[in-house]
Order: sequence, then C-alpha cells, then structure tokens
Amino acid sequence: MTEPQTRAEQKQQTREAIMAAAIKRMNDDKGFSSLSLREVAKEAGIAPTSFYRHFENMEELALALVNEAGAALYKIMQDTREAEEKGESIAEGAVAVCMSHFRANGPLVRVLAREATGNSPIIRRAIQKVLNELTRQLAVVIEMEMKRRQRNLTNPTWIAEAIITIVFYIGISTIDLPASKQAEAEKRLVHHIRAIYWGAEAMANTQHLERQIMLG
Amino acid sequence: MTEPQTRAEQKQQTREAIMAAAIKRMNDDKGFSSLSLREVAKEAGIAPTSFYRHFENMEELALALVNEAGAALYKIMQDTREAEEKGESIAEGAVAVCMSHFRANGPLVRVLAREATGNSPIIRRAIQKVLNELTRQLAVVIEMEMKRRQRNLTNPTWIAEAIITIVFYIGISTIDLPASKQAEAEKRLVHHIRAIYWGAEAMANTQHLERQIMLG
DNA sequence: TGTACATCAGTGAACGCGCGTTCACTGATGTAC
DNA sequence: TGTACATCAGTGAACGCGCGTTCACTGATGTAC
Repeated sequence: MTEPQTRAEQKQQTREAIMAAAIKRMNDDKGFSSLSLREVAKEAGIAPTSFYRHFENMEELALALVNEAGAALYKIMQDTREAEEKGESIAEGAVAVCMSHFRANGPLVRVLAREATGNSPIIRRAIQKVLNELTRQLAVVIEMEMKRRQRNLTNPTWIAEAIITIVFYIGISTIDLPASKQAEAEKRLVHHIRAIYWGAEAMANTQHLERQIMLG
Repeated sequence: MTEPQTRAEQKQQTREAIMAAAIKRMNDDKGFSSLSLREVAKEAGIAPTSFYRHFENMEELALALVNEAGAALYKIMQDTREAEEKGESIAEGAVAVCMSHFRANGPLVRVLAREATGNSPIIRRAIQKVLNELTRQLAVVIEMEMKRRQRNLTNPTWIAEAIITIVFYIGISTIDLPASKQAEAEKRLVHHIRAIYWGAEAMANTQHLERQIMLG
C-alpha cells in the first residue's frame, strides 16, 4: 500500500517516524531533555547518523513537535469560534472538545506541558508563544460573545489568560486518570470557567455602578 | 565563625551545599533530569563519590528539594490563614506574599514547577501531593471567610483548586520578568482570584434562587 | 586526663557504557539529453 | 526509450567524553575505659 513512493514521500515518512518515536519514548518514561538522539533513532528504526538528514539537532525536533501540537490547538480554538458565531454557548462545548483532544493526543500534549516549564529556553519560548496566541484568539471569541449578549466584562484578555491556564494545566494533569475521574474533572473545569466568566461580569457591573455613582 | 563543629554539623552543612548546588545548576540552564551527579558534586565542592554519603541517588535529592519548597509554601498558607482569622481581606495580601516568596525563592520554586510536569513519576507525585495539600488548606480558609461574611460559595475545594493552579503557574511564568511587568502580573493575579470568588458566589446564589423557585 | 579503638565523611583510581558527532561510503531515485 | 550522470537518504566505523557506580583507602572526630 505504501510501497511505491517518490524520494520526497519516503523522506517525509521517515521524518514522521522520528517525531512519533520521540513522542512515544517521552511518554514511556523520559522528558525531552533526557531523551537521546540515539534512542529516538533506534525507536524510529534508523541509524543514529540518519537523524541528521531530517533535523539539525534534538532541539529542532522539539520545536517541530511544539508546532504540531500548537496547530492542533489552534484548530480547536477555530472550532470554538465557529460555534460562537452560530450562537452556541461555548464553555461546555469547548471544554469537551479540548478534553477529548487531550485524551486522543495525550502523549503530544504532555510533551507541550512538560517543556512549557522545561530546560530549553528556546522551546519554552516557543510554547509560551503558542499559549499567548491561544489566549489572544480566545479573548476575541469572548469579546464577540459578550457583545452579542450585550454584557460587560472587565478585561477579555485577562479572562482568556485565566481560562487557558486552568484548562491547560488541569487538563493535562487529568490525562492519566481513569475515565470516571476524567468526567468529574471536566465538570470541575466547566465550573471554573463559568466562575471566572460570572465573576468578571459581576466585577465589571460593580465598577460600572461605582462609576455611575461617582459621576452622579 | 563556622569553623569549630561537630561531625553532624559538618555533614549537615555539606548536605545543604549539595542541595544549593543542585538548585543553582538547575536554574543556570538545565532541568533536573539533565543534571548529573558529577555536576552537582563539582558545584558543591566535593568528590562525586561523596554524594552517596548524603543521598542514595539523584531522585532522593530531588525529593528533598520538593519537601523544602513545599514547607515554605505551607508556611505562606499558614500566614494567610492567620490573616483571615484577624478578619483581613486575604486575596491581595496572599498574592503579594506569594509573589514575593516566588521572587525571593525563584530558583527553588522553579524547580517545583518544572518537575511538576517532569520526568520522574515519583517526583511528580510528590509535587502533586504538595499542591493538593495547599488546595485543601486554602479550601478551609475560604470556607472560614465565607462563613464569617455569611456568604455562599458553590464549592470551596473547587475554588481553591482553581486559585492554586492559577497562582502557581502564572506566578512562576512571571519570575523572570522585569519588576515593572511583575507588578502588572500581580494585579492580574488578584483580578483572576477575585473573578473566581465573585463568580462562585454568583453561581451559588443563582443555584439557591433556582432551588427556591423549583421548591416554591 | 590519657589511651586505644570505632566511626564515618570524604577521597581518587578505575570500570564499562551510551552519548553526539565526523567521515567516507553505498545505492536507489531522479534528471538531462 | 536508453544512457550517463547527479542527487541525496541512509549507513557503519570510529572518535573522544562525561556519566554512575565500585572499591579500598585516609584521617579527623567521637567514644569507652
């Protein structure tokens, strides 16, 4: 089935094998920093020297993994935005999609979480950039929703930051839990998000009220 | 000044030198998993073989560091609780204390953050235990405050979890920022906590109201 | 207090091992004519 | 279509290096009498 290929296709296939090997080995037991080039090559079924035909070093491989994980998360955010545009309530749906993505791509997402506080400054910065972009996109969605519902919020970007942080870190910490506990964790996540939403709204309204009193 | 000592005192001093060396080297550039026993020994000014007089292996050293960091955080929680008992509003105060602790003990706290999603399952579990205990203690404080102010909250433990997660991960990500940005980050943190508080209260009141309507 | 012995923190040599990287190579695939 | 040449993904040998760990040791500190 995958036998007859061009050279470019074969190369791409090997590249993907290397990335898959890295993800697998990292989730078996090690973090990226304790993962060796030789180990990845062995898992991918190539000679250690062949690694250099695809990546200049291990750091480049890590960046490729971060970008792959980031792209998947952007896709989820895009779906959430489209749901909002259809007028759907987004909290539960977004969390459900996000959690099921975490479950399906646990190994890759875990890589992201680990390296977010990991050893390489370059990788840390790349991940922070992904999280910042997600925050930015979520802030837009939140603002859209608030406008549509004609409600106030103190600061959409701040709210988005809080939500991204909570979903990312709590979500990751639940990947390994049994299914029953995961459902409970999902409920908690929805609760957290709602609390943040409601709180920001209540704060905004109070501030608005205070301003009116001061003016009046 | 520290010249004449008993053998036990000398041993304790070397042990502390090893721990300090590990913290220093980890924050220079590496995570714990890429930190070698020989490297720590060199930084501590002892022979590699002497390491074994103090720790059985590197993992034991890591656990010692986690416990040290945990003890400091428990102390902060204790202070917060005492502030609450004096009737003070806790959000700003607790965040300020926490952030200044992060700043003063950046290297050690960062170790905790990194290894929270790090390579060793044993270390990860130890850190999760610390965070769970902090959540438990904070839930008690929140409940006390709510009772005193005669207000409702949906679920103190959930609120505590959200707050601990946000303060821990956002707090850590700001350690390296310049002082001006840190002040801004502190404001954001206080905002997040307030939003969660208010939201949980609003939700509880709505639920209460809904229940009354249903019953009535 | 003095003496003989026990304890044990710290040492230096030595080990075998997996590491990242280099190099010149092979041989299938791709291209120019 | 056939031929001659270029490209380049993948290879195996070899390198020097830092690693964790063992071992028998040293010599200052502590203890028993």
